[in-house]
Amino acid sequence: MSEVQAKRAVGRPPRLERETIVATARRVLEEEGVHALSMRRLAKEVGSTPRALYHHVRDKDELLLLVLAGMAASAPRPELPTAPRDRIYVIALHIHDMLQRLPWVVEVLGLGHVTDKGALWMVEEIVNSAIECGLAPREAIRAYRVIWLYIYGDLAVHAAIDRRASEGGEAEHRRPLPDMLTPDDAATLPRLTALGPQWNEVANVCDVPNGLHAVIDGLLARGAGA
Amino acid sequence: MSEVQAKRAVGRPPRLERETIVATARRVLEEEGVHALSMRRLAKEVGSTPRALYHHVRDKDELLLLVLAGMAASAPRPELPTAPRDRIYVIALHIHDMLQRLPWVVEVLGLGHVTDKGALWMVEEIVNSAIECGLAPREAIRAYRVIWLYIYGDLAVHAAIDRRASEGGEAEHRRPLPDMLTPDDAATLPRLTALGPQWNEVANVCDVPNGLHAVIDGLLARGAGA
DNA sequence: ACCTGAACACCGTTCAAGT
DNA sequence: ACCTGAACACCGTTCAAGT
Repeated sequence: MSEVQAKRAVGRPPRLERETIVATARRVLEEEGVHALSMRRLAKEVGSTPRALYHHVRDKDELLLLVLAGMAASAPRPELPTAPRDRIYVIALHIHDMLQRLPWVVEVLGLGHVTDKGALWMVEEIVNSAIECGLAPREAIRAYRVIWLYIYGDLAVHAAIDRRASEGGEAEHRRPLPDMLTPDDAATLPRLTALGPQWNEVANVCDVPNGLHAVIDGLLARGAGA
Repeated sequence: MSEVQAKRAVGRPPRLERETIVATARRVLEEEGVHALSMRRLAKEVGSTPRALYHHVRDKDELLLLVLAGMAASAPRPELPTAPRDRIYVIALHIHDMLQRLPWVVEVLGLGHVTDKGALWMVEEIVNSAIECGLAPREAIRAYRVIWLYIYGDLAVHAAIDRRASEGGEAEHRRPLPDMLTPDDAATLPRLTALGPQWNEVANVCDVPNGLHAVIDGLLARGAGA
């Protein structure tokens, strides 16, 4: 019957913690994606009001940044081969596979924030390995960037496709390229018309392992050849 | 003084045309980007009400699709070299440079819609050239995809950075990777710490021409070697 | 210091009428 | 058939108070 219990039946008054906000935001992101996370929704989720959140984070951007911080640290590190060329491949594929399982992270990264600092060891490792393979430091940085952009491109495109698939019901658009070809196009686009069925077959299989091999070989060959 | 002029001082009554809506939407996109285009804003821009727009387009997605249609047709085609390997490079770079000047197109593509049909000749050309270089049709499709994902990754990352730069005022975050390294990190990330100044130098220059050369070489070598 | 309720200036989309 | 005004169910963020 004290003034504390007058507010709630049990325990201490529920002072909102920054950590609670961030953890709840992460949960919503994991369960429903970035589109489901709004400040108002989050306020309800933690049993508070929108305004109260702004007492603990500057704005929504800072909140997303806080959610991202330390994500990489919680992921398991892969075993690394000793050959530097293989090390690049294994790390690159690891980055891809890890992020593919966490589509919301890609969506947040897509907003243009920095990378989580805990992920930098992978950058360090790739750049180091590239130098070990004979690339100049400058070329090694460039090589890392090409690899990252390829990975990011794949994740972004797949995220967009998945988003669309889960949202749109019937939707005539979003067809996988060759389905939009009419017989008329046989004249101007003979190859794509002929390839038609094979296209989807190839496009629906994840080609990143193969792609990475090719990209890495190309990058190392150019550096070493010079 | 006729009943026509009673509504407006000049000309015929302004029945809203689908074409007007799409053209106005394109103008807003070009001038202010995808974030500025809302159905309400667009309604004001064409001097009508939000509801009226839904008489001419199913929803916002269909509108964006219509804006995209025929974009590629209006772009100039580059002169193509005769050597197939060079043709791949020239087309790939052309795609990149074209889209870099039209950031709103990338933002719309990022929503997961189909590619503009008028752009398919470039896909056809790349796939054909790859086959001419000795790749099996399957490999040629894969090669095209790797090239596209690299280009798209570069455009998406740069679009995100630019968006952030134009929005956020001072914003402590959005620093270009090595600035976030403290002296403490020298132990765990020696190479990145040492590379510090060089990183920005390399990252701020567009490396896509170099990157494409490496990627294409890697893709063709793998196909031809098998 | 931390919280609430109400508000400001927006969204995409749809209902019920108007002509 | 095509349009309007008002509404529904949302946004991020901030003002003016409350304790």
